[in-house]
Amino acid sequence: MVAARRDMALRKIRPSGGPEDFERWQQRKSSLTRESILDAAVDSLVESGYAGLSTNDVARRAGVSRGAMHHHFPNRIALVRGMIEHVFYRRMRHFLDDFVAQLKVIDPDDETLQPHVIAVELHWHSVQSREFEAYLRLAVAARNDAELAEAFDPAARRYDEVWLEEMDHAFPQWRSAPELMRLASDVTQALQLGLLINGSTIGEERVRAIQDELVGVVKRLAEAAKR
Amino acid sequence: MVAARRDMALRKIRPSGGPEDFERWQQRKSSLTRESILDAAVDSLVESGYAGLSTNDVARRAGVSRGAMHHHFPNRIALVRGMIEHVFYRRMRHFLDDFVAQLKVIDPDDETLQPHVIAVELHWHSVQSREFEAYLRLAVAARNDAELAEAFDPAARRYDEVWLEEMDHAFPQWRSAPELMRLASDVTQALQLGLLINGSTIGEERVRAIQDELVGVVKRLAEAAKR
DNA sequence: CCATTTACCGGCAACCTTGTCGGTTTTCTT
DNA sequence: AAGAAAACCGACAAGGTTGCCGGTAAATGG
Repeated sequence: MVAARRDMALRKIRPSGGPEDFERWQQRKSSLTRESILDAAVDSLVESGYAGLSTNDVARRAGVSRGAMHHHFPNRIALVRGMIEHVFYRRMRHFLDDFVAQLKVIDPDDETLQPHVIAVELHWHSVQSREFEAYLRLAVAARNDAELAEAFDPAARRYDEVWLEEMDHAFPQWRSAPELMRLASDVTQALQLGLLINGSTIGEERVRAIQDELVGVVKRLAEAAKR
Repeated sequence: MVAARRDMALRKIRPSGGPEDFERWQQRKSSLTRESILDAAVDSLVESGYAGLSTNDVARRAGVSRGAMHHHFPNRIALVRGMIEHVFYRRMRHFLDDFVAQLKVIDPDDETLQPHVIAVELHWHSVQSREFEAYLRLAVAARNDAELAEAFDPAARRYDEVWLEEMDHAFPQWRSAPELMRLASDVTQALQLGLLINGSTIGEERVRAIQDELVGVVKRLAEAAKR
């Protein structure tokens, strides 16, 4: 039932028309190549950056002709729009899957492994995923591309809303002080995003010290929320 | 004399061959167009992203022929290498200029405006500059471009070294606990980098709350360093 | 003042990308 | 089984990008 609720939440940002929505073979197959194109697009995005993303390359990677590609996505921007939905959905799913899996395993009496500490760990893990890498490219490119921003910004806000609902549900103890939980979440996301980029420069040791400090901050906020 | 010391520090990362290094007109003029090309390259980078950066566009912006461009930078990667030095130098200069200017103005008795709090404010300001925007594009692109990374990573490490020396000099009170100062600096940089990217999604109010939390963290670290 | 070095110019070839479109194969419908 | 519809294919034109190179103008220095 936990999984059921998660699926319900995910539906809010899930792009309609996934393969599982169809019974008939044609639509199912169509939807399948659509997904394979989007996957290929993410790969191409991560490797070449947003400006370097070429529909040609995407078709090649997906093992699909340029014609078929055009059938599903009439032009580049349509592909990008599809990719945005795809990336946000996968990113959220990735994290939530890991999270519910971990919650089942941990010992509730272990003080060092409180749920919010777990969440910080898992978020760091999710930040290092391919989906997040794609998100990063999109977010950075959207800063100076009006056309991209037009599609990206609303999707990002929708993602944020769903995310906060999920956090609210996952941490009922914080419910008395939602602004503190939001702060903890915001700090975690911003800090780990920055860490992802700066990490290779400053080295592992310093990364770990920063992570420890972050855990400390989140713990303090959790304490403050209890009162 | 503060400025003199700053210049000395800057020299460590300053690209040699700036216009002020030459007396003869020809070399001086040459160096001037070189700089204008690099400036144009930064603009192009910020607007089009790393992959979209075209030497054509750069020449157009700089008001220079493609031939002249080729004379200064034989190919694209040479231009990029020049740009990296340029960006790091300007970024550091931007921050240090602001910092020494502010230190002159503040009231040493004002508790709310301790130097490290000022530094956090100013760093946030510097993060929103054009130079940092360029740094961001380069850092993100370098994650999946070996050729770029080869030029970018060493420059980033050199920058980090000089940065830490500068901080050590600016905050002698922290000298007893250099690892705490480094931590404060790292947290500030990572958090504000993430904030720059996420800011447009989460809105001003939450950004401010995060900044306040950051100031709190830095203050606590400063306290801890005193003992 | 003349030779040489330096800065700068603009066109060319090879390549890649995007969007478009006529035509073919596969699946669905009746 | 036959017609309709959806999925898919490959080629083409227009335009942009890169690297290269022969040639010109200006500055330097002997």
